[in-house]
Amino acid sequence: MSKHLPEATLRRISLYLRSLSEWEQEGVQTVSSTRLAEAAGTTPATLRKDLNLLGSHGRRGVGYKIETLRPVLETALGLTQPWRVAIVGAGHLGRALSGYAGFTTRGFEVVAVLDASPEVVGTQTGERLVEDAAALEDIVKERGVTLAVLTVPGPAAQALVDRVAAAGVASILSFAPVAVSAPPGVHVNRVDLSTELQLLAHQAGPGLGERRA
Amino acid sequence: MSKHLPEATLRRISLYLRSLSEWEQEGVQTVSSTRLAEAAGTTPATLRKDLNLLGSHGRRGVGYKIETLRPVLETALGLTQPWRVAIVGAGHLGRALSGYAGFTTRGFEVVAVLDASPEVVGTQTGERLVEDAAALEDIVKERGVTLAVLTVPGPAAQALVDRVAAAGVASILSFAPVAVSAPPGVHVNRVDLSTELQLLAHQAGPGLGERRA
DNA sequence: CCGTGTGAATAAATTCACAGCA
DNA sequence: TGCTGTGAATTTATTCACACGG
Repeated sequence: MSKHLPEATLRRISLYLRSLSEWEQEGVQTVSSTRLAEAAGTTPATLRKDLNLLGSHGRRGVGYKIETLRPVLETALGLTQPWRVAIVGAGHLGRALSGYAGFTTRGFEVVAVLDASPEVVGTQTGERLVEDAAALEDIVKERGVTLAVLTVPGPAAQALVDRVAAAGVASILSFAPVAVSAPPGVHVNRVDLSTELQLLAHQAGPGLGERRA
Repeated sequence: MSKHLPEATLRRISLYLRSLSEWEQEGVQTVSSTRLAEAAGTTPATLRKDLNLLGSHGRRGVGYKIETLRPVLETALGLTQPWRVAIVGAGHLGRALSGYAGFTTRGFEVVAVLDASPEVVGTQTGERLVEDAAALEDIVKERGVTLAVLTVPGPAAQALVDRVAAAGVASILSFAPVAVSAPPGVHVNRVDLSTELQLLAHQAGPGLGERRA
């Protein structure tokens, strides 16, 4: 159960979980691999392989019981304890994320929004006040921050990764468009909007990109 | 040259391109696979494999000449023509993206920001006015939109994918936390913030997630 | 010699196909 | 009969190791 799960599988588990939660609220009790796979944009075979890595929780001829499956997925993702999130960088993106419903949905709570610019510190964002990034280390300790989201300009990212990591945060999600390095044991994931756009540009066919009227 | 490039390779090419552009502006003329790989967070071997899929552009004992390599990567990504982007959904995230520097940087131009809510239509966001999503089809045609970015609530996403695709847009980047289907020939990529957070939650170690004071 | 180019080996992920249980 | 569980086959991606040119 504590085997190493492939990253591809984990990404899908996150999607499975979302569908399961929706259906559970609608009173659905059971799903088949076909239905759940479709909702997550994958194939039944892949789904069954994924779920089997977590043990056998389905019943042949019936499907999976949502009530028992959901906690298994949550445990696999490490959502058993709530995560305490600090958003560093209160620009457009940081503000957008601080109000992002997905945070509060399940297992994540924003406990601080920080910025280094004096003009921004003290302003309101969603339900929080923006605080001074100079107090980062103190805030991390006082509030038990376990996850940092960096929405800062590229040049500032590495220094903040260092500070955040030194303060004891082991999980970082960075939106800065630069590669950063982190000490051992600290996980940094990147979301790169440029890369996503460029990937689409390619998929539309290399050399294309315009439409003729 | 027009072979099908692996997605993993394309994502990395996007990163290579960013580093190359930076260095080119600093006057650097040549890079080795080691240096470029490090900047992109990968290994020299992988990088060389990637670049070889685009043909041989390096010189043994020297490295890669940035001036010749950059356009090769841009062509591979389909960045030869500018992309005309419509952002659909002027909530927090949509507004953040409309001001996102990465858009304007290379090959992407935001030509419209749309929203369905009367309260939002007409307001300013960055350098644009938010327009009525009801006019989506007209705007797509008039302005030659080639890429749509959806920052709308989950329940609205599928309908908008349908409309945008029907209007002739073949590339869609969706931030909505739902799987959507699209007609053949239309590419939909998703960025899912919840998934990214949950992935981090797992990496920190299943069952962890709190810190003891 | 340095650093690319590349075949071969390895590892990872997906798909297939079907046996087996409710 | 329906749908899961799973070994085997396949495809995809990464890593290794070294020959070769400048």
